[in-house]
This record gives sequence, C-alpha cells and structure tokens, in this order.
Amino acid sequence: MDAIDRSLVELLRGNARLSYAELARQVGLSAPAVHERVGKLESGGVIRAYRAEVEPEAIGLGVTALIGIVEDSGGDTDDVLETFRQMPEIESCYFMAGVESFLLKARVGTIAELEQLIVRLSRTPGVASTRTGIALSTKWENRPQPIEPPAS
Amino acid sequence: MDAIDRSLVELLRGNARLSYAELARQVGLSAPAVHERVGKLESGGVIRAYRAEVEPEAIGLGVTALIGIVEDSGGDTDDVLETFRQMPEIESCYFMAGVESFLLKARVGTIAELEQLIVRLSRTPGVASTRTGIALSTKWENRPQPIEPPAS
DNA sequence: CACCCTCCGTGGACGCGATCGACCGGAGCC
DNA sequence: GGCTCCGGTCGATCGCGTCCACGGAGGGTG
Repeated sequence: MDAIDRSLVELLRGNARLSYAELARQVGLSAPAVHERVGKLESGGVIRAYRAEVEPEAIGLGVTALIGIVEDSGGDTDDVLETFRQMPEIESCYFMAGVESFLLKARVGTIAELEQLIVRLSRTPGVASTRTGIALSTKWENRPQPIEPPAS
Repeated sequence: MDAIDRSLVELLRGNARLSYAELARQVGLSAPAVHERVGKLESGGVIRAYRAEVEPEAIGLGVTALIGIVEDSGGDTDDVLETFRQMPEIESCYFMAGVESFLLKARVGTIAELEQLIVRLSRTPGVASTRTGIALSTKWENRPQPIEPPAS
C-alpha cells in the first residue's frame, strides 16, 4: 500500500468503472502495471467489490429504517446473526457496544413491510426487544472519504 | 424500467465492472442496446454511481461509530446539516423521525479521533446533545438485496 | 387498410483498451 | 562483482466500446 495504491483505491471509490488505461494515465504508470496493482488490491482484500449505487426508490425500496436489537440473555448470538443474514431487507448489520447488541439498517418498500419485518425480528429466538427509527430522508450515504496516508 | 432494466441494475449492483458485452450476454441483447439502456439508467438517476467497496481497516479507518443527534430547539436544521457535510468522517447522514433528528455513521482511525469528532459535533450550533454507539464489528454492510418487480 | 412516425433493437466497422509474454533496471544479498 | 527478485515498460494480439446505418413492431391518422 504505497501512495500509488492509495490513489488507485481513491479513484476507484469515486468511479469503479474507470478503465485501466485511464487509471494508468491518472497515476502515471502503464496500463499493465495498474492492472497488476489493482489485481493485488482485490486479492489482498483491500478492494472487496465493485458496486453500482442505486437510487433505492427507483427499485421499490422507499422506506429506510434503523433497528436496534437487545439480545436475550439466554440466546446464542451466532444463531441470531444467522437469522438476520437470511433476511434480505437487512442491508447492514453492526455488532455494537452497549445495551443494543446489534444495529441493523433495513430497507423495504412500504411501512406495512417494515411492520412485518419488525414482527419477524421480535419473534426471533434470542431477541429480547427491538427499537426502530425511521429515516425520513437520506441526506447522503456511503460517501467515500479521502484517504490520508498512515501518520508515520 | 422493464424486466431487462432490472436485470441490468441487479447485475451491476453485484459487479459494477462487468463489461457491456458481458451484460449483453447475460440479458440476451446486443452490446449497443445494453449500452444505451445503462446510459438511460444513469442519466435517469436510477444508477447514481459506481463505487469500489474497500475494507475500511486497510485505509486506516478501523473505528466505526453511529451517532444520534438531538437538535437544539433554536437551531437551523439546514445549517446543522451543512456543518455535518463539511466533516468527511461522516459517511452517511439520515434525517430521522424521533427525538434524535439525525443519525450519522462515521468512520475514523482511532478512538482519539472519534473523541475529537464528538467534541466538534457537540460544539456545533444547533446541536443539543449527541449519543454515540461504537460498532465492535461490521457483520455486513450495504448488501444489495434482490430486486422484485413492482407488485402490479 | 395503407401510410408514416417513433422507438428500440441489430449488425458492421473501426479505434482503443485489456491482457499476455518478453525484456529490463534497481535493490538487496552473497 | 554478479545473482536473484520485484516491479516496471514495451509490443502484439484479441476482444470490447462505441458510432452509424438500417429494419421491424406498434400506434395514430387519413
């Protein structure tokens, strides 16, 4: 991870569809060199995926909710997690410090679907209680932040 | 937005670097036709961007926090928002229903940086209080969910 | 019913990009 | 000094992106 790798990561975070030739121009290397570097970033786990970012409303997911989960003292955390993983509406899942073990970001089409999701979550073995907040609007999301070189 | 458009969106959400030729094979059209459709999805706002998804630890952002913000009754929401927007650590910003007007997802390198961020947030005019939860681990994030055709 | 217009696709052509292999130069080590 | 390894450039080949001309389906109109 030198300065050129950081530039490449930053360029690809801004636009994942840049060609290798274009990346090469931006960082001042040849296209094959860039190709090899990006390949190593991918296989080294630095770049996990390339994703198109989609307007959720356009694909029928107009309702965003953030849901805190308090675990049952008797439950098995891994089982709970596995159950969450089966629910496609849950786009993100963080294991948190604090009373609420998990924080979930879920997206559904309607409030009715959200209700059903919350019911399913509440019924999940190991879940003691849920607390749901509805996002009225998303101001921005997953904004890439500039990479600063490791303070050495 | 017909079935082919939905397939294209789904394919690109899974891998934004697929070539037009590959997309064309997957959906059974020619490459120019796919090119045009994808172009319309982009300019129509359905596809907002293409982003490389990066392992945050690899770029020195090992600490993820979720921060609820309670607004001052006297403050101007737009000004508060603008202040948040200036802070690159805030990757996502949702305007919420409930006591906490905003929920922020922030990523920083160290707990010390998180402390500084919280101090800056607390001092922001219009912010009455903050409540921070630290993500011990991210189980998954921004998982694309399968697109279901609008129930017509 | 014939006609035309529009939309959306195909096929062909051409230039550029992706990618492979051969080669090369500097750093580190005997 | 010379070997080896790493990471780069260069050149060639093949496939892809992209532009353009053409064509067929569908709908509105005289």
